[in-house]
Amino acid sequence: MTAPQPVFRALADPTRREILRLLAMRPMSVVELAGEFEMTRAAIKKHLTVLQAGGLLTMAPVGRTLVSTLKPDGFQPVFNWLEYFDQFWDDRLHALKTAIEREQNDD
Amino acid sequence: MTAPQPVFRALADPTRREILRLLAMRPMSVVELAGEFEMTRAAIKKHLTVLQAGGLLTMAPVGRTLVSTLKPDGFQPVFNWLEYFDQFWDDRLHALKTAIEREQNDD
DNA sequence: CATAAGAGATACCGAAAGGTATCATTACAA
DNA sequence: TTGTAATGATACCTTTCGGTATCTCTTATG
Repeated sequence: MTAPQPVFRALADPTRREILRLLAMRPMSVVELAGEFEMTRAAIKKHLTVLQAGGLLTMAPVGRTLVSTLKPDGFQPVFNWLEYFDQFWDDRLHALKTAIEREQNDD
Repeated sequence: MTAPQPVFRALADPTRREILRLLAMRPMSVVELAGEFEMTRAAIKKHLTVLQAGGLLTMAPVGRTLVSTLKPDGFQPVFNWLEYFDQFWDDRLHALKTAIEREQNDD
């Protein structure tokens, strides 16, 4: 079970959430991403580092560009944490969720 | 559609997430909550204010105590935002997420 | 009423976060 | 090879955040 703090911290900033939405369309370089915001490449790079620490993307050099790719598995700790609040969602849902959890434990 | 920023910000702090877990058991007063942490009542109160701004709890005076109660609907903007990433999730996780959204939309 | 417990409000502090500027380094392309 | 585009790294600035201290106000309870 991954610690949830890095991913929650990564999601707390609106610029970072927007970066994730852009990366959902396709992998992008730092300069490409910076073109979508009114801030410097250095600032974008910092955000990417935080997102990487949160496990939400991977960065790989391609030639002289650094390409960031969304890592959807990174959202898993968020769902795991939210599951604690099962009790507030109704019985049908609870049954479904415990079934899902059982499946995942079988992996 | 509620803006997601307040709730994401509220979830970014580990103390606040722990407060939510405690409130999931039962409503609690500020002093009661403060007893669970190594910090002053004023600090706890600040966290509660942030959580309230995020729509995750309600605060109501009961006599001379202020009782905080979990507001599970507050998680909905999180799910709404996460929905954008549907395309990347495997079927089991997708089933879990859409089920939660369906339940909450039925309210 | 007197007193203590719970909370509101304000000011303040230190650390972390968001962002810019600058310079060095690397890789492609003409 | 020479220039330029992209990244790396560092230092610095400003704002926000987490937290404490202090004082006041209100409300139970003796």
